[in-house]
Amino acid sequence: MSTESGGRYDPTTDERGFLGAWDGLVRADPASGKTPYSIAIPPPNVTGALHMGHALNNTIQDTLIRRHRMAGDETMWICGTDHAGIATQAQVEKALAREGTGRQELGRDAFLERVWQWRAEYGGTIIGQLKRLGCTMDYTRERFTMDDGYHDAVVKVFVALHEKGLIYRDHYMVNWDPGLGSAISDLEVENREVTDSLVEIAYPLTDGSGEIVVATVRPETMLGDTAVAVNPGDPRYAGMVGKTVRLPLTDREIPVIADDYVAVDFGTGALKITPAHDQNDFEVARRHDLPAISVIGEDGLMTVEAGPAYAGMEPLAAQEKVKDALRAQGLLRGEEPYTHTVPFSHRSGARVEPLISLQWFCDMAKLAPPAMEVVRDGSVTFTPAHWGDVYLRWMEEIRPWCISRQLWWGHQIPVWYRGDEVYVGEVGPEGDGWVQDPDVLDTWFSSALWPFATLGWPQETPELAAFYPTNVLSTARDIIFLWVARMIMMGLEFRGEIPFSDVYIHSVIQAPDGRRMSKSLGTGIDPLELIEQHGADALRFGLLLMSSQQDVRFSEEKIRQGRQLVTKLWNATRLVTSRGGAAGAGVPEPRTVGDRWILSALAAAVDDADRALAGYDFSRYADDVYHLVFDDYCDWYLELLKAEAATPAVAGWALEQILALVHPMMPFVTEACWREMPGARGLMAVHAPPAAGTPDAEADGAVAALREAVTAVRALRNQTGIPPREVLRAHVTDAPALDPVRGPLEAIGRVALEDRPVEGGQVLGLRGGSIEVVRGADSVDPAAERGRLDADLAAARTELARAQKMLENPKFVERAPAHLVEAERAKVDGFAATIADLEERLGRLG
RNA sequence: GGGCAGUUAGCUCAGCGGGAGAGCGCUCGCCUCACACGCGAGAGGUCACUGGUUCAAUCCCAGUACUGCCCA
Repeated sequence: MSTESGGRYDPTTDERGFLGAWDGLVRADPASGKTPYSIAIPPPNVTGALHMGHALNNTIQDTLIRRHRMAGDETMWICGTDHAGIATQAQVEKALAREGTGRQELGRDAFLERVWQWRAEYGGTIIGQLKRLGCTMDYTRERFTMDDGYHDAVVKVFVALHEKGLIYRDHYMVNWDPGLGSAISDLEVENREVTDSLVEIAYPLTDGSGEIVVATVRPETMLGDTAVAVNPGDPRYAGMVGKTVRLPLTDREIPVIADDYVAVDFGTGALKITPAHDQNDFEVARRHDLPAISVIGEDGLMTVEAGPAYAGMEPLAAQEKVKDALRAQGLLRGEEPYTHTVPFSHRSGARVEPLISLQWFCDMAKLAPPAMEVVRDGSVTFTPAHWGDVYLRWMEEIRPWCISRQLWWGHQIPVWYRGDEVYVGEVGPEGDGWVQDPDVLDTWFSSALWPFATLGWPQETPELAAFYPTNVLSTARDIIFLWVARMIMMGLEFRGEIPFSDVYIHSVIQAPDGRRMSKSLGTGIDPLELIEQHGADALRFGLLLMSSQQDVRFSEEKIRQGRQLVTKLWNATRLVTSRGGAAGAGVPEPRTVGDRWILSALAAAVDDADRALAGYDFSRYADDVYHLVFDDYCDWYLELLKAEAATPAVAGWALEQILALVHPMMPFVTEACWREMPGARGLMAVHAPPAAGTPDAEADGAVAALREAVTAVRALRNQTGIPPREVLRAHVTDAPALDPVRGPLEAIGRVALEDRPVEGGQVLGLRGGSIEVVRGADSVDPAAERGRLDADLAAARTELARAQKMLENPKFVERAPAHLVEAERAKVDGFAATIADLEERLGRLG
């Protein structure tokens, strides 16, 4: 198939033609005996659509996979999707609501049936989008975290950890999401600043000796208070510790206790303790063996424990009623606005209600130590490195993980109850009357097993043997705790091996204005639209170029830059092939100094790009490629080719290497160009990586001198208004570096070189020697010429003074490395000569 | 409150001990036989501020001021 004709390559139509071309390459063969290279994709939510983060992350992974595939490794890019319990259940519930029904009306089995239907219909969307991006993942082994085999892994892990005592069920303070009707983990909570009112309430001492005033933002929870706490060192309350107070609005007496947790300078220095509804109070209560009274239930409403006057009310309404009642009794002492941070659910957006609930927990503190050790000893390395420190700091203070969720979509907890009997097992118990725990596991519990469960574990499959541990995990920093840490812990616990040796944390791409890119804020930019406009190659290039060690703002200019590179490669290919350049010929013999130079430049660029890729420095790789193609190959080497100062065989060979270098990043256009080259066989996707070529300092020097001389002549044309194509008479003085490139200098600089100085010429200084050009005897404007020479003279004098000043400093001469001192001395000589020459010319101008 | 990043050309970002870089934008000139999604030449920075270390600091150290993120 022949692509677009003319100078324009149209990626938006042409790329689609390649989508099937790579299908035969993606399936990994565990028995090939080749060096394995494997990556497990961070599984996108099955409900998801491709966003910019996916586009960047998967471009990175595809770039690595393609590069290793070209190098002959057996590449395995494990792909699939995550069942995303909360998000998926919410999507289906939304659909049901539109139909005027709901999950409770349907019942659990019918509801799950609907979810599976939904998944069958929409679940393949994002994988298709990744394919459009050019990703060569192993689609033949696509996994889903709710697959039967995956389920086996999840229940096996649950049961094994339960047997070791690392998973247990307990009444404990959890983050209750009233919007979701489920517990959520600490990591799914987002703290936000909120202005509430801080009220002061007086609690009368039972013995009538006075009162204690406490401050609170949640007055309605006072109905569940079981103590008042003060700091043991607080003289104001020293005599009250050990007494009791009468809890207003109730008939209970509660003790006054002393605890270091209480801050003397906050509020009144006295704290009401509500163990059932505050994490800190919960811990104080445990230290002092206090009871907990739940006055807010899992339905988000006040409970019967709150008393008949409040039971069933919304907490906010109860709050007003409590305040009114206290005011009536003269016990409400103050109320003022108060700004503090309050937990909200990351998922539903509801304000989290801390309450005591019976949930399943995983004891992470026992799993953490080996997972910390592998990072400390370098078995697992983070890039950028500081994320390793972030990981370790979090792991040091790791807390129990609440793994049960009150949802229906997910892996149902493999525990059954019959009366007081409890059965935990991979399959249900024999006998009648058993009821399975209705809750499901946190989605991240199953995600934590991804690197080995996708490879068939708990079966000992050939895939598992060949491709575990994986080589690198590429992801964003926001799931280091949620996912990366847990994978390392689970990998070590169940495979006895790390799940991956490298963790690459890529940039977060923000909206162009610096805000978070999000659909709800309206700041999202759809990568698929960019693919429609500019092509997938351009998007991939732009994303890699803008990626960084830190967060970056999205800039469409970088995508356009990618598009320009696509066009450039296409046109370079047209030129080279039209001049007889071909593929597959092996390293050609360089015939000209230009040939030698491009091989040398290619060697340097390939070496640099290779090192950048090995160090996950993708923007450096993209930048290297861009400058090699534009600045070296197209601007200079192809001009040399057109000037017949380079040979088509070398041009073809160099282009082939460039295509191989660029292919991992821009797979479509490189295949298209490759197909245009005579002699090309097979796909660029399985071409060998670029051969390095040979460094050649002499050729580098000659072309550098050529570029300097041509640029000087062009600048003179611009300054003096000489048309670009007018051929000028010229003479070179004392510039032996230009000897091998006299022909190209004439062709590209549009000058005619003469053996003797040209009459009335304008002299352009070069690093070595000078070039003198003349347009015609009458064309030199003495005033303009004097201005130009004056400017050059001033610049040279500044530089001379700088170097002289350094050399006059004895400490510099003594302590700086000798070669630097020598370099400064050489500069002094050079600038002095330049100045003398310029002065002499100015003198002759009169 | 604790911690971690960042502050370099109009914009987005590289560089990180020895004469300030890229892309875009801007100015000027070119439809030069691959490419106007192009080619050529330019303008434009007390490298946030204050101290310190050093022969030498945009770069290292300390502090200040903003900005962002994470954890409480």
